[in-house]
Amino acid sequence: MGKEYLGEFEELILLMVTLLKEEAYGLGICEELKKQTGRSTAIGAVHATLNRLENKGFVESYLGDPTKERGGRRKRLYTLTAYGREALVYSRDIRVNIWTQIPELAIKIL
Amino acid sequence: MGKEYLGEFEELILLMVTLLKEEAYGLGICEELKKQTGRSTAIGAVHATLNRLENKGFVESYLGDPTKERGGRRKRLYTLTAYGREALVYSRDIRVNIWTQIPELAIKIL
DNA sequence: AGATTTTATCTACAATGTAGAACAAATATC
DNA sequence: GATATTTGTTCTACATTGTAGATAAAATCT
Repeated sequence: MGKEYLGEFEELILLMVTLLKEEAYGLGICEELKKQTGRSTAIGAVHATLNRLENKGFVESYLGDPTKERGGRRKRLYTLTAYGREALVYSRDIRVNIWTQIPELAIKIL
Repeated sequence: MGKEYLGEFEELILLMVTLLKEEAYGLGICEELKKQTGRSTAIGAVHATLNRLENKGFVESYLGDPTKERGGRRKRLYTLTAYGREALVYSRDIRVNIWTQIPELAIKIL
């Protein structure tokens, strides 16, 4: 693990990218975030965060092909890198480990 | 739940306060954080964050009595408020719920 | 009283969180 | 084939959090 930590929002965005797999792009992520957390965010916030995540090597992106749907600009699709996955696992492990020591927050693990 | 989210570091500090119970004060939290996460932070960072958490109502503080140990200034002791506990539980639930949908991150829960 | 210890407070700056406006690239329609 | 419409990204700016170091304050020891 590097010395870099994921910010709160960064982590959420990274989780949405992971969840959406092949369909992870700005607007879609924004909607999924709303669906998963109830949290409304401006699209600009999502893109700014995606850029930062890419600069730090947590995700990679490429331009998708135009879809047949109606019109509109091409999507920029994001995928998790190995480093990104590592960061998510690391963050999860730290939390689970701490929660375990706090009865009120502990999760029963098999 | 309010509209406020815990930042990444804020959440960690709040967890340390919860963990340390009656012995939660700046330096101690700093050490516990190191112990729990391996992360070294300047004491100023911890205090700044504690102040913000207090302003937002996640913790409360009071000055402790002088200890007999050697000398030194009195500790400012922090305790979690009901609102703080709520925020921790909320944050945990959101994450666990998302992880569950990602095979690679899922935790087996009883 | 002065030295030493423990700890908090203050001040600043960097990184992350957040929003909205401007812009670009598709398709549809006439 | 020009223009309206749709979908989506990029740009710019500012607020909030993250982070550090220096300074100051209270306590005990000698």
